[in-house]
Amino acid sequence: MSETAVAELPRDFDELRASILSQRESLPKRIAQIAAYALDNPDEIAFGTAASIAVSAGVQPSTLIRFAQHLGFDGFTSLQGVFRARLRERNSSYEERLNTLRVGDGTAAGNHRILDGFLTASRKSLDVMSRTIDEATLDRAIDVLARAETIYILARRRSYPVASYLAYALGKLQVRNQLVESAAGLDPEMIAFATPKDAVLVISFSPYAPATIEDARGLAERDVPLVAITDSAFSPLASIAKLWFEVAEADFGGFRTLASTMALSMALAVGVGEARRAGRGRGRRGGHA
Amino acid sequence: MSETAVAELPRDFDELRASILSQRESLPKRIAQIAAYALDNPDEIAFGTAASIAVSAGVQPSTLIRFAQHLGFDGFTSLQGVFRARLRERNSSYEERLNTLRVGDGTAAGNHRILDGFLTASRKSLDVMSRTIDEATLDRAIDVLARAETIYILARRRSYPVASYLAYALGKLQVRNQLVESAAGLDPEMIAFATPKDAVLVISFSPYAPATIEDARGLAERDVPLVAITDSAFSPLASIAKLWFEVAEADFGGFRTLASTMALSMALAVGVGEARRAGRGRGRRGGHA
DNA sequence: GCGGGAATGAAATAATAATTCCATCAATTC
DNA sequence: GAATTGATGGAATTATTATTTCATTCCCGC
Repeated sequence: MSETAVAELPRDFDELRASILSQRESLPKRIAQIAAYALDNPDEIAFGTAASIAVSAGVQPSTLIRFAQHLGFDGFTSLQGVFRARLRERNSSYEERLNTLRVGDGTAAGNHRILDGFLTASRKSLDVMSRTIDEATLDRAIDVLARAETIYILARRRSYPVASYLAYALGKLQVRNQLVESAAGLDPEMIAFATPKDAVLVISFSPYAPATIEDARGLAERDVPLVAITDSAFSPLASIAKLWFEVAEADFGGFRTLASTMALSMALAVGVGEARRAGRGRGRRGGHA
Repeated sequence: MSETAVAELPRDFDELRASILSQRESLPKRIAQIAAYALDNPDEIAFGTAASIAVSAGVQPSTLIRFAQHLGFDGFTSLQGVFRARLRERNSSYEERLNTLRVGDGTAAGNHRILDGFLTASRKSLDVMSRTIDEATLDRAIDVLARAETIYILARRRSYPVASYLAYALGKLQVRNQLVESAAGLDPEMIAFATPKDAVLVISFSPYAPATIEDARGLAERDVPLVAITDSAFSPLASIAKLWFEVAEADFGGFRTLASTMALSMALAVGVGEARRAGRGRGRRGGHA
């Protein structure tokens, strides 16, 4: 009957912290020591081994296990799980939600669930972009595009809506641009005019439209600077482009959102607009650096 | 003398990614497979065990070790270290950024501020839609569209990207649809074919494109059911349409997002797809209720 | 079609890490 | 001030996990 165990075991990091803080007074010395260490160095707990943590916290490995058991876990490993979950949680809260929202089954509340699914997927995409966007790439991409005489926009199929919005936005901002879209036909002539003084903004996601890749390759060979938005480092665009963004869109019911791609595109457009305005003021427009 | 080792071992995640990408072509099949998996699921690599990762990547544990050695590490463990370091790094820099955002909000560097602005505006739009969407309208709209023989999609300028995505999605779902877009030209003939057995999905925001409104009005007069997505009760579409959604998109720097309009459109598309599938099973397709 | 060499899968083995056990120590109560 | 209870340190044990090895397959050049 030595089990004083505090009954409810913390399921996530916040509960765990609360649990520790509430018992703080009554904890034995060494346990309190490791408790303080854990709250101060959560990453250490998440990644370390019982032995390594014990050393840097100045206790014995067995104390770690006692600590875990005091909190209601059955061992160090499950305690560590909570610290690890905390690090990945930033994505996974959405995952859960999306899993409960499956498309196919119910007919009744079904439609609302579908909308919820897309809203959740969109939010997730936006969050991922907030976290992962590389500021330096963004700056350089805007710089490249701002120097271009004409921006060629290359996108087909699923990415095409983004391209058409880009064309609209750039037009509004009075940035010369050319949307290359038609499945067949005039594209070759269109892009034939592009020179190294122009730039291409190409958007393509797996499965990459072959025509887009071909066009992009052709342009790259003629030294037209390429800025790409794509979905993986293994995209053919990643190896061709001067600069590329990796965008991970969440999907729902087999359709990926375009939320973060859209946001990025708009930021590029407005960024270019601003750079142009600033540049023109200083008489730098069209310069070749 | 089996050590082909590629000399320099990557010290951080970026170097590692670069290294993988540069060798991408020459990697053996299974190694390439785990390489792609690693770049797509870095968190898995950081937390998992060799065995668990092997299972979810569909390879043998030994392949993981070979992969690590190909990259110059002496084993899986040290490779994993790089993935873990990245996670700590990213986590701390993410928190840092959140802090600086809260503290000096207007001050964030220019281009990044623009992107943040669009991301925030998009999130806001999604939140508003979550709260305000009327479920009954959604159900009825999907019902109307699902009964249509052909769905005509009407949108221009700023709304056009949404329309083009709808056309794409409906096409994928094998729902017959007709995108009406051209600024000049063939539209009159296109929509001349529409009958009350069809339906129109029209999207327009202030300032409403005159051509869209005219087309919509003409179709309504001929009793073609109209579903509209627009931005206010004062929109000319609100009085014409059989059903309409009010969508309030947040804006940044003079550009409105399309995030919630997109989400709604995708929900409509998928909802129609689902209804069709269910309806066809029960032989209800094309009925007129 | 036939070696030769790399790549792969599966299982054995080695290493590492978590957990348990026990002797000792400290504190509290009678 | 002895006895009891709980806490602690350290080492033994057990479990898990990485790594190695070896047999087999696949691919490429002849």
